Amino acid sequence: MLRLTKKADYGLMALKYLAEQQTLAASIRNGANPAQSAKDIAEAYHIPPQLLAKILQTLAKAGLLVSHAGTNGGYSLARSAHDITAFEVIRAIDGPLFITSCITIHGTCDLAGHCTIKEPLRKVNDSIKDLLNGIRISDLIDPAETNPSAALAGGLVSIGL
Amino acid sequence: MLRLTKKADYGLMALKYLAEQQTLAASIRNGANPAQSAKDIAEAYHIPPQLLAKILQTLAKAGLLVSHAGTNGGYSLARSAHDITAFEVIRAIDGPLFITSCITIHGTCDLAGHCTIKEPLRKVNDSIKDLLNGIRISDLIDPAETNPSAALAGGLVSIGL
DNA sequence: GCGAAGCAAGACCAAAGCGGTCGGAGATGT
DNA sequence: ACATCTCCGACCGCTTTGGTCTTGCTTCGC
Ligand code: FES
Ligand code: FES
Repeated sequence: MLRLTKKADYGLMALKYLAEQQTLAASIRNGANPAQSAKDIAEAYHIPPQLLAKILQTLAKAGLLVSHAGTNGGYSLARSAHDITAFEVIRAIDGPLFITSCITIHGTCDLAGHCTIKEPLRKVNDSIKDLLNGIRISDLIDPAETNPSAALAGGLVSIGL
Repeated sequence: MLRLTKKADYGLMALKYLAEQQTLAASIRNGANPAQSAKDIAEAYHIPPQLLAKILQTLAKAGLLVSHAGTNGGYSLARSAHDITAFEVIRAIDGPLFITSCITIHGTCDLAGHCTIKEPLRKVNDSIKDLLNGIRISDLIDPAETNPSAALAGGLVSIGL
């Protein structure tokens, strides 16, 4: 259930890595972000390099990363790490799929007429979306600074159906 | 992302249907629950009968339903509709899978050592689990009687997909 | 007791999605 | 201009999913 694809997992890892490198370069050195290459990130996490490359491509196309080709090229964050949510990353990689399996690109599924649980599930969907929206890349780096607005801290989250 | 399988969708529909029939039979008639057959439920929602049958079998094996064979047999809820959560249904059908793709039966995935986002994702996982645990199938029948606790902070942000 | 209605359990199959790989195109620094 | 480095798009096999079929068993109505 609710399986988050490995690609999205890798993507989040890569984003976190880039954010770390960026803040580290901004504080210690004064140079601009050094545009980590896909291969570097892949080796840092021991994941298939070419697969990560494709993920980064997707992320770049989605506007979350900027790519720089050529020697010493690579990727760097398009926005601040504090300004990118986990939801954006996941949606960029896994597409706009949602839990109800009815919400497809073609609009309604063939059961739309007699499906009785569509609305409640949509609410659940929205809640999960909000949950993910409350998580920023910067939160992944330092778990202590999680923002208190998202009830991520282990509290029971209730939704009104 | 986070795709809820169609089987679980069907399962929830069936559970809701059974709950409706059960409460209806308890209030109007005085007879016991009439044990709806799989075919009846399938026809009510226009879903493949044999597929639903297999889903109901799984649900019965999980202890959420009780089956009664023979003529005029069928399925009925094992517990009160107020006492079955959506999480149980989903887990019974789709298995104990979880979002992080690392949490497998074999314990840790091969990236466990150098994966940095495992913990944050686990918290998200728990939050979703709590979210689903807060939904009972009685809530699906009458949306008005939902428990009125705090919705997620930070309003519903809708993104055009 | 007999047959029909219904569940139970398995094998089986096609389609889709996912994870992973390959070779080429393009930019960059020298 | 060249060598090289990196991005980029196409490709491919595997697993999962959704769905069907067959067979056997259990119970009830008659
Ligand atoms: S399955 Fe499509 S609306 Fe519920
Ligand atoms: S991918 Fe397995 S621990 Fe993160």
